[in-house]
This record gives sequence, C-alpha cells and structure tokens, in this order.
Amino acid sequence: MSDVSYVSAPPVGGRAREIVAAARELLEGEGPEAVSMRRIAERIGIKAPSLYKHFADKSAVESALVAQAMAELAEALEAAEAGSAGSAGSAGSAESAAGGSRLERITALMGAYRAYALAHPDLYRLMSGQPLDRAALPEGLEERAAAPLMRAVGGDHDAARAVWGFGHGMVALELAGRFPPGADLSGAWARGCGAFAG
Amino acid sequence: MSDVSYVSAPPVGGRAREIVAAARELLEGEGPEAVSMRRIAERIGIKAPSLYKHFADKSAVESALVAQAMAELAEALEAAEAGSAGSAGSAGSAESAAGGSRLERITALMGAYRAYALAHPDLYRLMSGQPLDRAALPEGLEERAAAPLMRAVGGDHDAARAVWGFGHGMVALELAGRFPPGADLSGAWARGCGAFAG
DNA sequence: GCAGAAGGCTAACATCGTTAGCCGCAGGCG
DNA sequence: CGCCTGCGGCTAACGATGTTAGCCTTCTGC
Repeated sequence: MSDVSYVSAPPVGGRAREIVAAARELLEGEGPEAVSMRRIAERIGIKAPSLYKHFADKSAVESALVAQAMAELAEALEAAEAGSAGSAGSAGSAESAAGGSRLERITALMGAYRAYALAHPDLYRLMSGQPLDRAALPEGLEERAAAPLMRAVGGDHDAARAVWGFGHGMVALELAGRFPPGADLSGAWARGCGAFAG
Repeated sequence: MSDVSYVSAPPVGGRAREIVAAARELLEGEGPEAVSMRRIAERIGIKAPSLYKHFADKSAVESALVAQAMAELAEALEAAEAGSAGSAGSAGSAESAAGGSRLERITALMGAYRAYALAHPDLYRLMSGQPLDRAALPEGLEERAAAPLMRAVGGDHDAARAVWGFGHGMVALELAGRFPPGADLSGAWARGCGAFAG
C-alpha cells in the first residue's frame, strides 16, 4: 500500500515531507504560479508522475501546506496571547482571569495575525482564500487556531467572528494592494481593535 | 489600428462588449475555471486567437469585468445610502446632514455590500482578490465606490478603512465557506456595525 | 482602383495536471 | 535459496491552457 492512504492525515513520511517542503519553497520564493507538479518534482530530483505515489493530487499537497501554515499561525497567536496576558496592564480594572485589558489582548492578537500574513503572503492567501478541506486537517487544529481570539472576547461567538472578519479583511486588502499605495494602516487597525474592545 | 489600444480605457466597441459579456456569463454560470479564452471565443462564435484583436490578454478581459462589477457595487451602495438617509430616523439627534443615524447608515451599506457579494460570488472574488489594475478602470470609479462609506463615517479615513476591512473580511470568509456550516452570521454583522457606529 | 487597416483564421509552442503502464529493487517467506 | 509482492521510481501520452506568428478576406478612404 502506498503513502496515498494516509495523505488525508498528516503526511509524516520522508518523501511526503520533502514534497511539501519543496512546494512551500516554490510558493514563498516564486509565488503561486511556480507551484507546479513538475517544478516540485524537479526540486527533489524526481519526475512529476512519481508525486502521485505520495499525494492523491495537487490539492492534497496544498492541503498539507495549509495545515502547516495553520499550525504556525496558531502558535503565533498563542505566543501573542501569552505576551499580552501579563503586560503593562492598567491596574485594578475587572479584566478576565488571564490579565491584560480586552483592548490589549485583541490588539496583540491582531498584531500577530497581521505579522504572520505579511511575513508569508502567498501562504496566507492559500490558507484563507479557498474552502478549507477539513478532512485533511489534524484533529482540533482549526479550534486551536481560533481559541486565543475566542478567549480574548470572552467566549462570544459573534464578537469573535466579527474581529476575525475585520482582521482577515484588513490583511486581505493589504496583501491585494487595495489600499492606496503607501497608506498608513496603523490608524485603521487601532480604530478596529478599539471598536471591538469597547 | 486595432481595438487593443483602447482596451485600457472602457471597452465600448460591440465585439469587446460581447467578449466581456461572454466572460461574465461563463464566470457566473460555471465558475472561474470555465473562463478560458477558448470558451469565451466559442460562446460568441469566433476562435480564441481572434480575441487578441480586441484585448491584449486574458487579464485585460478580467479587468473589464472588474470595472463592470465595481460600477454595479457602487450603484448598490449609493442606493443603500439613499435608502438609509430618510428612513425611520430617531428624531432630534444631531446626525450629519444626510439624516439617518450613523449605525443605520453603516448597517445599510454593509447590508448592500454583503448582498452584492453573495449575489455575485465569483465576480466579487475576481474584483477583490487581486491587485487592482487602476489604469484599466474608468476615472473616478474607485472613489465613487468608496464615497458612500466615506460619508457614513464622516470622512474619517481610518474608520472607513476599518469598516471596509470588516465588511470585506466577513464576506470573503463567508464566500470561502470558512465559518461553521450553517452558522448564523447576522449577529456577527450586527456586532461589527455596532462597534464601528459607537 | 488601390492601399491599408480591421478582424477573422490555422498551426503551433510551451506548460499545466493527470493517467497508463512498465520496471528495478527490497523484504518476507516458503 | 528462490520466489513474490509491492513500493517507488520511470517514460509516453492526453487534453487543456494562454499566447504568438503568419496568412487571408473584407471594407473603407483617398
């Protein structure tokens, strides 16, 4: 039986790892058009059809990339959450148990979210631009990535979705170059974070 | 001289119009993968290479589509603005000259924005997912589309960008199927509009 | 009446994802 | 020891993509 069976689960095999690593290098180095089965194969010294011994098709490779990116983003958000918990918090106000004002926590999360997206623009677009293949994702990853924001808004689903929408929209528009060139966006980010913290 | 020169400006020629109409039908009827030069040509009874007598390349056709969609979206937003100006406004409060509370106006605009995107998902994705070819856009179209929101927030650039980011993000996530299936998003929209109106 | 442009056409190229089918080699087992 | 199975490579090929080169017809203006 070939690797293909466990492609839907996280691919840990050596060759499968090499393949997603090559795909990522191409994506981040030369953009999405460079990610072709032939280029991936060439990069690891095999021919394109052999890739199908490890992944069912190109979209399965992309799904593995998405899973990788989501795990990294989750880590970044968790780090930001930890950093904002005990920061220079205004003393005395009745914050939630984790410490740090709601504004500080949301601002920290949005900052980390934006930073990750700007550091990996093509990966972020791949991750967020298409319907998520949830079957190809490690169990619980999606919830793990969402959890820090969920905690920051006190478990309010509507608020979490609104903040996520805001953050994703700002990042997507920025990555697509839709804001006026050279525009200073920090004001808009601050306005958004402030609005949702109130 | 061929049509190609005025492709960067709005294509009004009969054949050019037919081409973008065919492209739109394919896009909205069968999705983005169906929009190929051969399929477009077939639909109007010519062969693919002849398209290049009217448009420089495929991206020029897409730019024309984007311009069309932006004009429609601008109209929809203007209509929503007019509708919210004289609605059941709470009497007496010191609103801006146009009438209607800030919350009502933002809610109306976001509602129209979302409605357009949901009615034309592939067109919306095409319009918002890639860097805008501003040279291919009719003069002032971009500003016209942005103006209603700009007025609703009293000319505050940061607020306008934040609200736009929110609206675009919510719509993009919804179109990509990223929210839990069957989730009721009206609460999140209300939360966002409320946050930015306060 | 003729020149030139407008707007068709066919043939072709490189590239894409993907499939079919073949082969060498390693490991388990009789 | 020898066989057999299957993993993981390979070549050849198919259909589709965007795009170019080059040709030909038709219409218009002088």
